[in-house]
Amino acid sequence: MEASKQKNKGLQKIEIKRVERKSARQVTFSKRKKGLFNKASELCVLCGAEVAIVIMSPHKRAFTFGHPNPDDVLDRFLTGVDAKSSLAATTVEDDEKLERLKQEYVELLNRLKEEEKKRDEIAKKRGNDGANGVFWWDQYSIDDMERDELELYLKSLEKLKTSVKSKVDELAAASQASNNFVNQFNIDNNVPIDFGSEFDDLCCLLEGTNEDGILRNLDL
Amino acid sequence: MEASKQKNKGLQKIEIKRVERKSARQVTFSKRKKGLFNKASELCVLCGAEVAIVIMSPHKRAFTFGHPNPDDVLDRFLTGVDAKSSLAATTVEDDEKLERLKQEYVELLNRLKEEEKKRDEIAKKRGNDGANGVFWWDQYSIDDMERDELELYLKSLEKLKTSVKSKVDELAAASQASNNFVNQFNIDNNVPIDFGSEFDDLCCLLEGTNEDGILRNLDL
DNA sequence: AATGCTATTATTAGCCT
DNA sequence: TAGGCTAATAATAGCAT
Repeated sequence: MEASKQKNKGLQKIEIKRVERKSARQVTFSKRKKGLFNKASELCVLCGAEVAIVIMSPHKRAFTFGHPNPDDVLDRFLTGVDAKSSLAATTVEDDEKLERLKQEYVELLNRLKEEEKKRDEIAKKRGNDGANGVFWWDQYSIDDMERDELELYLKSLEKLKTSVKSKVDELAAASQASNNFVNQFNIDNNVPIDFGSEFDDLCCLLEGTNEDGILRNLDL
Repeated sequence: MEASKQKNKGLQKIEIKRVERKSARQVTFSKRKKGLFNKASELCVLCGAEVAIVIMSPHKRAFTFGHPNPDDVLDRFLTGVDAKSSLAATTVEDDEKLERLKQEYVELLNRLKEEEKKRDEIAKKRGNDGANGVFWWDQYSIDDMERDELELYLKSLEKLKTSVKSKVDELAAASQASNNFVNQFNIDNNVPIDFGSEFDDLCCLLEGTNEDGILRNLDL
């Protein structure tokens, strides 16, 4: 008769910020790494894409994923850089980087606009509801936020605002001193993939290899 | 009286095999690439890891993700040297600026996500109010302080918007590059590679560095 | 450190705009 | 081409092993 037999808590919502508990962080890293690799493999299969991933754990341990294999792709990546890297390419890349950042800002701006707009709409309706003695934030507070939480929320937003502003300023400054980003590469593989359907063991984790790289000599 | 008014089919279970319909494949690629990058980003933030991803799309476009940036991570991995401790230190500062900016993006995006979600909830519940018996207004006991706070919040949002907008405009004016943005580049080579159905070795986990890069010279 | 257990959250396939 | 939408699948946080 244990109605309290509830064993698990289920997935808890978490903030995307550093996991402080060391043990928990390690578990999270392990699980999510696996999840990431699995997603990557699915992307490869579904779309015929090539993907290379390198993960440096906080403890300087490197994990890689690659389709067809990480080394091939990455080797070519660097080789391609050496072979094709030119002043023009580098410059373009820098511009693209900035363009991308700019675009992201634009997107955020748009989202903020939408957000505000919808907020206003709700706030406006609030007036109507007021006739019935109803205020939209009542529900908000009661169901989603305690008063304290709301205050914290507001402070957080304020802080964010300040933070973002300073960062934007930095960006403006950085835009003048373009960095060297070597993102050009050359790959001559087009993989007509035909995978099996079993993916559980898609990723093989070869821990701390030793003598050589033979372990990874898949010979595909 | 359409009981068959089921608008969406929802997520359908799919086999992990090449998507044949070209248009669908493109959509899948785009969406999943976004999802993959997002997962990578979360892994970085949650665990303090460094991640580099290179994706070659079916249309010969390359996309990269990197934290702090793709090149640093890849280079360090391939050379087995901690770039930060060597001469690269000179440019690290600039990179860190962009890096922190990225972090701010992540935070801002998270904030906006929450914001939208909560707003949606409010809107949804408001919709229900008129409909049926959710008498949430029965226990509203909110004072005017919250109202003020909310107004403050709206003003903060306004300021943030303004701040961001002006900087975006500056950037737009500064970098009038007419290139396609986003980190993409062209590649046009093809090499047929055939995979077996066994995926155990698709992913390789390498122990971080040692004497040299031999580990990764698979020479496939 | 990695795996099994689940309640929940997160992601996303197929359509539509 | 890119973004919503929504239902249903996939991923996973916190524990226990």
